[in-house]
Amino acid sequence: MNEEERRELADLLLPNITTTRDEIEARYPARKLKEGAKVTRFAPSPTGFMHIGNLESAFLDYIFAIQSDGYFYVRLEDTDQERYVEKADQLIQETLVNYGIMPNEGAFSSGEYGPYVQSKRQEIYQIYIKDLLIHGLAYPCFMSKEELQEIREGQELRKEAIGVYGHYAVDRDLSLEEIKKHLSQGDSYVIRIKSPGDMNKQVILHDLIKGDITLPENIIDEVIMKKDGLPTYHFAHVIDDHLMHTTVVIRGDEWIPSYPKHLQLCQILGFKTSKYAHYAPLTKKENGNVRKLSKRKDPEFSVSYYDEAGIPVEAVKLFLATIINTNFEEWYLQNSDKSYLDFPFSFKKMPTGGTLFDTEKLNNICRTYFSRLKAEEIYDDGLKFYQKYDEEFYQIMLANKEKVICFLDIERNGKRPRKDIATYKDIKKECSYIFSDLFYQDETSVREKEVDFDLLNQYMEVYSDSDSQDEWYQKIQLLASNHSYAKSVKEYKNTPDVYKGHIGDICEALRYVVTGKTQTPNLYDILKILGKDEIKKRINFYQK
RNA sequence: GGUCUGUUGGUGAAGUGGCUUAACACACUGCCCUCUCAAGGCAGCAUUCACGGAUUCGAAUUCCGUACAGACUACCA
Repeated sequence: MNEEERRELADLLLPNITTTRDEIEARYPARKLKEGAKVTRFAPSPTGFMHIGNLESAFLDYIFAIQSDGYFYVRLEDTDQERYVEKADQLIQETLVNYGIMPNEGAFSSGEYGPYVQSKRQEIYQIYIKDLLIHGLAYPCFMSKEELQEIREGQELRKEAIGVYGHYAVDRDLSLEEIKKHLSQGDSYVIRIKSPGDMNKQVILHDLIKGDITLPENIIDEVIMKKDGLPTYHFAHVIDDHLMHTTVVIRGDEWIPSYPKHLQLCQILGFKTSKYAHYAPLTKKENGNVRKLSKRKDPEFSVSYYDEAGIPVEAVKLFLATIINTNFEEWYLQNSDKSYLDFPFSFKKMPTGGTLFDTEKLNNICRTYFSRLKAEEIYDDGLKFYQKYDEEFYQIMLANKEKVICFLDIERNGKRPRKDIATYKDIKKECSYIFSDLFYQDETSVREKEVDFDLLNQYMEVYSDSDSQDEWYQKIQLLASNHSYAKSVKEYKNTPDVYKGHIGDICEALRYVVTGKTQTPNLYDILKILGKDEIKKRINFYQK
């Protein structure tokens, strides 16, 4: 085809496109950036739900943009209309807001580089496609699914590279007449790029996380526009990241193999390429095998899981931070008063293999997180959780604010804050026994142990709610010696035969009779919260 | 099948040629302490970095091969 024919073809295929490439380029001028500032983007597909990998990705984009004084924007990649799920974009937005990962611009706010939704950028993509058509760098391909399938099977059989390239690209040099004939028959078509690639050549990806990776040059005439007129991911992201002046593309490492395609598209289009940072997927160990976290098998894959499980967003972020840079954990231990944003995150410190998603670690981070909060803060946040997920307990908390805070405050302020709370759910679990209604209903409490009731009843005769902690302890000590229990564990250990048990045994008995649990914070404080009458009632209740 | 990536203790991992007798955290075990449990403190927990070879005075760190695992190989992203 000569130039005139190519123009005719371009007008035939895209008659409505009249804007030129130069005009569109002028609409997206370069950003004014400080030295070293990064422009990143979170580019999810609205296909239903946010998973933890999405969140990690957004978190990375956010961190690196904010720490370099750059820009972080959100772009919705919705070019696959079949997978589009109603309201998925809303969910993405809510999650970002919930986690405080706020973009500077994008689909949920505004910005000068929009629209930030790919389906609304169809004209832009087609402007570039028309330009490629005019320059003979792309062509319409009329091959049917069956034909493509046949080619692939042949290639598999002969162990050749799979795809449309070389002599398999039969429509590459169709004449204008032949194309017109197809069109007049109403044949559907896609637009493919004319790959100038050489199978024997290699390209190097200078990955910010993984270092240099050598890959074979792309030889495939990749589809850039689908039959519905929308671009493929490969084409759309290259155009968008160019026009939106993205400096670093942060994405999952499943994209590494297609990097040569992206590089080639950039070269054909004459774009300067962004830098790339490919991070390793989150994995899970199962039966000794490592695998990617999956939607169907792993509830913790979905971000909503953390909300429902009562895991605070801050704890999830701290967890992600330790996954992103493992030296973060050590730093945070020494700088717990600082924000995670004060930590110098780096691409080079990111794990290159798969990262195991360790829920035990998360649990530990949660405990530490809660141990650093004030009782009032836990109360307020917990209240919000129960309002959403447990109306009954929400009402109880609301009606007993002081009591709950008083309970949460036990052993909280000091060098060794307690670590019994890992999730908002644990608030109920740990403090239900301070409420009579919940205590007597609770079927999980320990009520099988043998208890010396004489001793407990005698203790109640001397117990007073106004005792100081020392007085309280002295009374128990006295009780212990009167009943041949050792006054201290040490004493008991020295001569165990002399005693029935030691003071700890008495405390323990008292603990589970009164709370139904074997582990609680400071017993003295709990007894005080309950009050003498209630303690007596519970001892009687247990006795029966 | 092809291309690329990875493989360090019970777990997550640090580590890119000598300061590593392999950091740190979690888990586990023991001891101590405190009014019990928990928490906390202390100690223990890989003579060794998948395996085999090579380079080097010296390798977990570089190279080659083997094994295993993962990702990709769509008109999905």
